[in-house]
Order: sequence, then C-alpha cells, then structure tokens
Amino acid sequence: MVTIKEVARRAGVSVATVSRVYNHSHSVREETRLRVRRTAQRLGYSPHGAARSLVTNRTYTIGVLLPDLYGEFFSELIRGIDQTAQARGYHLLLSSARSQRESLEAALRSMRGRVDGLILMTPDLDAAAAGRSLPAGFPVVLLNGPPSDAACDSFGIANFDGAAAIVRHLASLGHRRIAIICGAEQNFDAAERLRGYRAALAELALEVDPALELPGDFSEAAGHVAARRMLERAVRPTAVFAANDGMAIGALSAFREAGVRVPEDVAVVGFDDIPMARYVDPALTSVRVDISELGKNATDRLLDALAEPSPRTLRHHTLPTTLVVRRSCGAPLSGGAAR
Amino acid sequence: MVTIKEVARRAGVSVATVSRVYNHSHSVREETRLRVRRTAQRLGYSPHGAARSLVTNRTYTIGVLLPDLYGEFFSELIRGIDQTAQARGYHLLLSSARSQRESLEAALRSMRGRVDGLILMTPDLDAAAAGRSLPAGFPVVLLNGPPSDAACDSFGIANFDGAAAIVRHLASLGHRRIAIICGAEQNFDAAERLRGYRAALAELALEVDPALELPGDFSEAAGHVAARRMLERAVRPTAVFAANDGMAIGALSAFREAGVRVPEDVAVVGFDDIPMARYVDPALTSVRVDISELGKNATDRLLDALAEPSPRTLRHHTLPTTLVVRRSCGAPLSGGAAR
DNA sequence: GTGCCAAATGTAAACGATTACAGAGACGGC
DNA sequence: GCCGTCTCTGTAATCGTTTACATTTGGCAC
Repeated sequence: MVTIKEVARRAGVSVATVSRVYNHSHSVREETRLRVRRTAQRLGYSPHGAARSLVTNRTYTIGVLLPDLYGEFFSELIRGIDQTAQARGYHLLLSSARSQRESLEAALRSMRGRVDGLILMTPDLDAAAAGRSLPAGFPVVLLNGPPSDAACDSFGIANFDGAAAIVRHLASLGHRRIAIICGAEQNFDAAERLRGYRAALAELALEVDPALELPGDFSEAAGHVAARRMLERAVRPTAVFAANDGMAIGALSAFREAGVRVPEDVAVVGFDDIPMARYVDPALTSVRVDISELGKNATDRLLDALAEPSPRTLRHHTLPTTLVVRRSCGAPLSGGAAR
Repeated sequence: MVTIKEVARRAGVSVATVSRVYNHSHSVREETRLRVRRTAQRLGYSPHGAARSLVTNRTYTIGVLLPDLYGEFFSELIRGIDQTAQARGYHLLLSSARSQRESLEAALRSMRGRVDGLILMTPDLDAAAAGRSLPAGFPVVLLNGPPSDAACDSFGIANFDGAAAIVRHLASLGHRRIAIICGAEQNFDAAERLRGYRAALAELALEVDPALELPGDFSEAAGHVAARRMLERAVRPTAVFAANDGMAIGALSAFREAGVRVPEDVAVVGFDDIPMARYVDPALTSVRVDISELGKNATDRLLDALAEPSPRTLRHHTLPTTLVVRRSCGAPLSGGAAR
C-alpha cells in the first residue's frame, strides 16, 4: 500500500506538502499541487484513515448501536441516519447489541477511538442505565428510550399521544369495547402506547378492562395469536388497537381466516404506518411516524454537538405522530381512498 | 481520555506490559496482570482503535457498500452480515452509494485504512466495472451483481431458476397468458428474473409477447400501476408474475379495487417471500430467498479470505430459491395453510 | 548590496498503540 | 562460583499522518 512518503518522494516534495494538498489547501503553489495530485493519482494513493484519526483525534465516524436489525422500522431508521451522516461527511459504524448489558458495554468499549459520537437505541426499560456506563463527556444521543438521567440528548416518538388519538378516534366511531394488543414487554415504546391507551379510555369514561389488554411482541405472529384468543371469548371487543402495524396485519389475517369481517364486525388499527399498511386488505388505519426523520434528527443533533462541543442544554425531543385513517377502522373516508 | 501510558504509570509498569495484558496474555505474571487490569478499570481505560490499527494494520472492520438502504431486503441482508461479523469479532462500516460512479469511488477511497475488506453490492448492470477501480489485492466480495471480470468472489441468488420455476408452476395450473411486472431497469436481479421468465415460456412453447412484459421498479406503487394498465387491456393475462413481493402486493390492491378476484380471475405471484407475504389477502405465492443467509455467506467468505490471504480460487456462488405456494396462485393447497 | 517580508516548503515531534530485542532475576546443574 | 535457561519486564523503533516551527526563496524598497 502506497503511503504519503512514497508520494512525497516521487513528487519531489516533503510529506508536509503532500499532506497540505490533501487538507487545507492554502500555501501550496498551484504547480506543486498539481504535481502532487497527479503523482498520487498515478500511484493510487489515498490517505490512511487510522493514521489520520490518530493525530487529529477525529474519525468522522459515528457509531450506531441498535437492539436488533429486524424489519422496516430499522431499515427506515438507518436510512435516515445514513443520509444525514453522509451529507455531512460522516461514516457509520453499525452494530446490534443482542444480549443487553454485557454486550452493550463491550460494544461501547470496542468503539473507543473508532467513532466521534454515538447514537444509542435503548428501547428496554432496564437499559436506561446504559448511558451512565459511557465515558463522561462523550457525545451521545439516545433513541426511543425511557427518559434517562444520563447527561445526553434523547429522541423519541409521541407514543402516548398517538395511542390516545387512536382510541379517541375509535370511540368517536361509537366503539366502547376497545382491545389492545401490546408490544414487547420491557419495551419503552410499548409501555407508552399502553399508557396512552389507558389514559384515553379513562378520559372518555370507558372502562379499563385488563381482559382487553392482550400480550404481544411486535411480530405478525403475535398479532395473529392475540386475535385468535379474542375470538374465543364470549364477549368480543368491537375494535382492536395493535401496538404496531405488523401485529395489526397478523390480526387481520386471523380475522379473515375466521370469517370475521373488518371493519364491519371488528375495527382494526395499527401503529407506525409502515409502507405496507396501505396495501393490505382492508387498508390499515394507523398512526404515522416518520422513522427516517427520527434518524435524521438524531444524527443532526449529534453532529451539531460534535461541531460545537460547548456544554449545550440537553433536551428530550418528541417526534409528533399523525393519525392516518383508512378502511380498517370503519370510518367514512372523506375524498375517496386514503393516500 | 486516558492512554496506555497513563495506565502504565499508575500501575507502575511499562507500556509494553499493559499492552501485553490486553493482547496475547502469555508472559505476564498473574499478580501484574491483575494490577494492570484493576488500574485500567479504575481509570476507565480502553485501547484506542485507530492507534492499534495503525501499527497492526488490522481494523477488524468490514465495509459494506449498498446501493440504498430501503425496505426489508436490506434490513435482512444487513442483519445476516452483522450477525456473522459480530460473531467473528468484526465491526461494520456501512454506507450507501447513491449516485453510482463518482460516489462509489469516493466511498471506496474514504474507507482506506478503515476497513480490512469490503462487501460491495452492485446491482446495476453498468456498475460491473466497480470492482476494477479497487486496489488490486484488496479483499472484496461482490453481491447480487452481474458476473464481473474483477478478481473477487461474488454471491448472488438463483433469479433465473426461481423465475422459471414460478412460470412452470403457473403453466402447470393451466395458465397460458402469463404477464410479468419487471424490476428496476439496469438492475441485474431484475434482468435475470426476466430472462428466466422468457426462457421458461420458450421451454413450454408459450408465446413470448412483449405486451405481457410491463415495466416496474420494485416498489408497491409500480405494481399497482402495472396492474391497472393490465386491466385496461381488451385481452387480459390470466396470471401475473411480479418480480418482487412489493410489486405483487401493489398489484393485489389494484385488482381488489377493480373488483377483480385473485386467484379466481387472475393469479398473482411474487418473488423474495418477504415476511409480509403470508399475511396479505390472499396469501402470496412467492419464491423464497434467504436474504440474511446471503449476507451471512458473503461475510463468512470475506472473513475467511482475511484470515488466510493466500490466493484462493475465486468463485461465484448462487443461493438457491424455493417456490412457496400459497393461495394467490390458485393452486390446490396440500395439507391446509402454507406455513 | 543589504535588509525585510511574505509565500512556499521542509524538519521533526507528536498521536497511542504493538512488538522485536534486550536485560534482569531466579534457579539449578556442574 | 559460573553458566545456561527460563520467565518476566522494559526500551525503543515503528505504523502513516498532521502541524508547529524553522528554513529557503524571491521580490522589492532603500
């Protein structure tokens, strides 16, 4: 592999000059610059990232630590992060932390000297402590986690409001027995959606019935199972709120198999508004969350902090959600098909 | 940030000893090792990746360069890659190359000294040359690209066979006018699926009719549009093969809106077998491709090459596909619902 | 010719680790 | 007591850059 020394020798200059050509270009004669560039080109030289990082203490890389890498949620999130990072000249070091604690700390350690900052997704309630195991002063943005006492910014989505909006919408359509298929246990988003569901029921003076709260884990299969269990009941709910679209779609298929019509016999709504939602039958009413925007915002915030490392005020940002009404909830659709 | 020197000083040893504790642990007295470990722990030390890479010439990072980061295909692929890489102690440097040429080369340059090897996905037909712009001898694995003359391994999926199998299956159900909704232009997978479709038609002595080959781009919307265009025709196909599941699902929704029954009036099949496929209505017949396995294989191959850099024989690997029959094609289902 | 200034370039010390090599004890055999 | 050997530890060179500082060069005013 050709180094800066080699280029310098072949171009008849010192390494400092070559270096200057590749960085702030002032103070290099045009003729010299050209000669260096041509020589480098000919030799196929490009600067060695690690060596550069060592002396500048900048890697132009941000670490992204996610709980797992499954489904459209994550591809959207990464897309948003990558887009922003790339636009601002940063690389992405990606990792998923399967077994929470030990592996999380290990992952953090192994990123020392490889990244300038970190985007950390800690959806588990007990992972809140994660931020604390970080070296103090290291730039970190937390994603979708419970409010943490760690000294860093955090981003989340309006789970509570979105869930409440869904419930209010269903109630406005006349539903009184509204079930929920919960998200993964220990998951913060899931907990907030459940809390929003309960709060809205209370606000509407509807009964909060534990029997209407079915367990789930965000998978299509879980939605399918939950719907089946509902059908076995003597008294069925008239509406079902699945804590994400995947489970809603699983529930739809279970209802279809059982000959239960949606939305006539039971209304179904989801959460997230994944691209697929508008293509299932019936088209799924959901809560729109711009996941890639979430990634974008988190990345912007992190890169801002990197650029200007003054002690800025820390904040928790909440991304708003929008109700998207389609056929599955049985509402009259204004102006034809929902987009 | 605390360095190895600091740890050495505080532990009363030389930097060499600290280094030895962190690497091959032989030749350090147990008592010394413990003292060093404790000191490091107390100071919150962890080795600096860039410095380490500089001298060892190993980054334990592999670069992953993809055309974009959209949809379940990519999240599955990345999942497979990450899983394998992590298990073998490697990090992932992820990047998407939007505008092909210039950005591709730029991305490659900027990875010099940051990665030990590269997984490069070049689905575009004209990107075949990409491999050639790489420094010779740099370990690279190509993914889903056209056969390249570059000196590196490549992995792909059995697009041709999968498409042919789909067509044969439809023909065996009595279909004679089988349409295809093509994938993105210039995309190698798309081209191969089209080729497989045509070959199977020829083999079955069915007419290859350009009017039955509709353009698409792998998006749900494209499938929707293509299906609408079919419905406008005087003579409609009796079966539609969409080059991926997303487009098949878009087509399903268009048919539903038009009151055309699937599979009674028209059979629909897809490709990829994304998780969603079994939950749409009717459940979608598709061609199963284990995307995460693809990522896994490519990564294993790359890491093997890194471990043993002898000039191994280069190969092109093709991942087999399986036909998954569900309701949308109208075939009699053996043994109840397809898994 | 001399002195001064600015621009262009070179010299060499970092950066934080790894590792070849050397040195220091300890021990045992003679 | 001497020497060889083995185990543990230290010294210092090295990796490929950046960059503070020094040096050279040429032009220009005097």
